[in-house]
Amino acid sequence: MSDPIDRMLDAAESGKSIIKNRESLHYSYKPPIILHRESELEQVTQSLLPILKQSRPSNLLVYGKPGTGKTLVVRRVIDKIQERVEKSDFPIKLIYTNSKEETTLYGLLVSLGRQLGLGEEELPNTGLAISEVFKRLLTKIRNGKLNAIFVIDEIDYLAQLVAKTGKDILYQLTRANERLEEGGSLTLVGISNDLTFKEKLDPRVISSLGEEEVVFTNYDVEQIKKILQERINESFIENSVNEPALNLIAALAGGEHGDARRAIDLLRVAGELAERQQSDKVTVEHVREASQKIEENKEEKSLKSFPLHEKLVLIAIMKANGSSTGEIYSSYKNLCKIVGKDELTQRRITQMLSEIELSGLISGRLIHQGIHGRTKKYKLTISSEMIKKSFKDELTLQDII
DNA sequence: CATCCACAGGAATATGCGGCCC
DNA sequence: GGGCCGCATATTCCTGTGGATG
Repeated sequence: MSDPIDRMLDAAESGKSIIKNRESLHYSYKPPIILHRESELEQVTQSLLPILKQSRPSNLLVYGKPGTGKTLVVRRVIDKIQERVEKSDFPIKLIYTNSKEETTLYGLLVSLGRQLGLGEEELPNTGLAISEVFKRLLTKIRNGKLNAIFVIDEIDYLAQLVAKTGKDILYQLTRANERLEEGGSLTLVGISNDLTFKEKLDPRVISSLGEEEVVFTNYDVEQIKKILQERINESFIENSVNEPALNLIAALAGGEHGDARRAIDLLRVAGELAERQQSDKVTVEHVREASQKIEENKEEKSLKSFPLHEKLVLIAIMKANGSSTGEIYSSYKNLCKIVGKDELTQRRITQMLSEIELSGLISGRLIHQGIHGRTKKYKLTISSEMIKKSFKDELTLQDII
């Protein structure tokens, strides 16, 4: 019986591993593996085709849940067009931004401007009014007679930002062509996760942005299996993922939302686990373990992101497991005293408890105890070890867990 | 069968904070 | 850089609830 560490080191040295291409186990692997979206690829290409003939394509709106390949498809079409364009001398500019990567509307417009080729002296990083930035973008397009396509990913997020400020930038973007008579054009491609997001928009924006729509439906289990199979061929040495394991991944990821990204994450984690255990096959057990691990990571992440008082409440629930609001509250007050923080009112704590319940980390049950009144009893749906593990790095909480 | 417990949870209001506009 | 607005958090005050209990 050899030392497991030796075995691992031996394996690492010999370079033997069931995973042959680690890169391809990430969802947004390049070059992208086509995710069974032929008809959507075609639709997107069709919509953008006019630009190759120097005329303006329709604005385009792309919908779909996360992990349905929206972004991958759009990027692929854009890359292809870009290739064609580079061989010719059409003044076409394809620009991609993700709303979530920019915190403000200003930042987003500046990022668009940079990609258009506006330098810092023409477009400073701060100090301009939004309308001024916008004007400069248009001027650039007009002067260069550019045909620009702006791809805005997570456009629903941008729409939220815009709604807050009351600016109608989206409207202006969609109607920019009317201000560009003399030269150039601007086409908008919006990508949205939220299928209901359109309803929140100004109807004028909808009519111009939604000139064409492509809807990405969720993958079903069979499709996910095919996608996984392709990735497996690419990334594992032959016959190292057995059939039941593959089925289980597809069932786990497909059963929920048809999210290919999750399926591939699951495959990767299961593969890594199998590799670590020196197994020459990914089995159902590895998949189970991987699924659990991903679940736990999510729990830990969400636990860590709670504000201090929510954390205190969670610890209070842990200390008085399965107990009523009143008991949790006095336990919480004790904790506050120990860590030297002002306690919040019971009303706020009841509110917090129902907020935490929504996140699924605890579950509550209303019970009537006759003369002993009405209360709600809460208990953890996760293990108390999980809480301890997640909070142990926090200085204020160290004494009480 | 009225009473009354121990809270749930709604409404109005206060406080604090970050972004934006001059 | 001060004033303002919108939003999230927190407090105060309140009404409602269902069944054990006397």
